Amino acid sequence: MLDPKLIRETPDLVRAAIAKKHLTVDLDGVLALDTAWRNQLQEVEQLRSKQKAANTDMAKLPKGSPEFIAKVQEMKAVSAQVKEREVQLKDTEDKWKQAMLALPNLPHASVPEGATPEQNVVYSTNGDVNAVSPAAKPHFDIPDFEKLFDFARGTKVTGAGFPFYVGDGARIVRALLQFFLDEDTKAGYVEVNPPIFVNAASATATGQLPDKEGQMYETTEEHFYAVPTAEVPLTNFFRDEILDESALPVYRCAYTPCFRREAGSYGKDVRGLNRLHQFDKVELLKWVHPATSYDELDKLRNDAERLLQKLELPYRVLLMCGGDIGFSQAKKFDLEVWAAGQKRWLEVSSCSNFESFQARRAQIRYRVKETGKIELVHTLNGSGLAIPRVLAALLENNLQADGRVKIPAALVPYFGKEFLSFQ
RNA sequence: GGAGAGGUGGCAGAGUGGUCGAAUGCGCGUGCUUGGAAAGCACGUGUAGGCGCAAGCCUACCGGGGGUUCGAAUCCCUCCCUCUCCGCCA
Repeated sequence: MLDPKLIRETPDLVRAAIAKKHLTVDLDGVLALDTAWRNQLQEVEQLRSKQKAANTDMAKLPKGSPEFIAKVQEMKAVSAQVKEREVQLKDTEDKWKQAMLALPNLPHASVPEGATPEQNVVYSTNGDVNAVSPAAKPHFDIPDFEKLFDFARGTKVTGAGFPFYVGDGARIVRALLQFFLDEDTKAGYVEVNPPIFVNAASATATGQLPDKEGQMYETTEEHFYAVPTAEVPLTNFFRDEILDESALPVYRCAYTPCFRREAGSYGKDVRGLNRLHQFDKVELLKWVHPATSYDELDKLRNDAERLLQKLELPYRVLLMCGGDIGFSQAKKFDLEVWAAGQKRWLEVSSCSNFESFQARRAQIRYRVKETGKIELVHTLNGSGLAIPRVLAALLENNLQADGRVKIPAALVPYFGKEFLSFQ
């Protein structure tokens, strides 16, 4: 959520910033609701003030006295008026809140202009895309691929996009998870194992609701949502809390399975491990002092990049343009790994600064030590990393002529052997 | 799942219709005191919104929502949560 004062005082700046995201928003409608809300609020508060004053007087009067009875009669009218105006106020307030929640975060000045993914800026390229195995081929075309990654049975048991990982397939997933968590912990992130269902309040706080309703799996009885990313439970850890300034920054990491309905993306990149309804991911999360959040974003990105470097996977970093940045983000980098078989880049991490957008929704604040004032923190998150696409690149880039896959040196201690075999 | 008891400020804990944003204690802050500390004493100590240049004023909040009433922390309904006992179960 944006600061209401910002919208009131500098609507043109807000308008221009939203335009950079290539979203259309009825800001005048929001402003009109804001004005109406404030007017109605003042009316109601005046009436309530009258009620309170009368209440104080009446407490001093004898119960059955003529003055008392007269006062009751007088205040009945005020009471009816308050009730009527309160209904009106609540209606306006609800509409205003909905409108506010539907406003996207504003992009940072350093975010490049652009409307489409093609206009994202290649921020850096790392590793040699030609240094991969000459035997590389799309992972889903590797002979006996389905022995380790059993999509057919996953479809039978659940549905498309829910594969079984078998034997070395399961083992490599576990090795990657353990490797990522260990590396992230070394980098200062405290490991957390969060709930993988969240309530609507949590999903709203991080911006999944109302923007991405329908992208999450929802339980019918409790109306819980299966987490699309560990970001949701992790960020909400401190919801409605006030942290000590000295506690900042807080670094956390968490592994969870992630569940995404991917409604509307049928037919796009769906082969093999490229896009799944359930996948494993380690997420990095930071709660930081506002003054440091862009430095923290660079550090966060470096932490994610280092994982790819240690896995010896060629990758590039994209600085996302205004139109592709996302609803809640102020600035976002995507890390894309080179998949030599498919000959394409696969997104394996998204590192974002949300500034105070999530913190305002979630009411995550800190007390300024010097002044005692309470301010919103900035939140950041990034994958560190998403498993299936890293795995896809690993399988493709490291595929040997004999059909085995060479395990990067850093991962061997975790995987327990130097080659993954499809036999 | 069944039965019962509860949810009040940072914590503990009063308050069962009116002068209650809420006693008291603890904690915390500032000052006095002291060689220094402790104790003691004094004062202060929630969050949010609106209005205002400001000082400040007003309003809301006693788990959430709704209701009764001139008036609700207090009465009623409903939901959520916690605790105890029983049942079931990794």
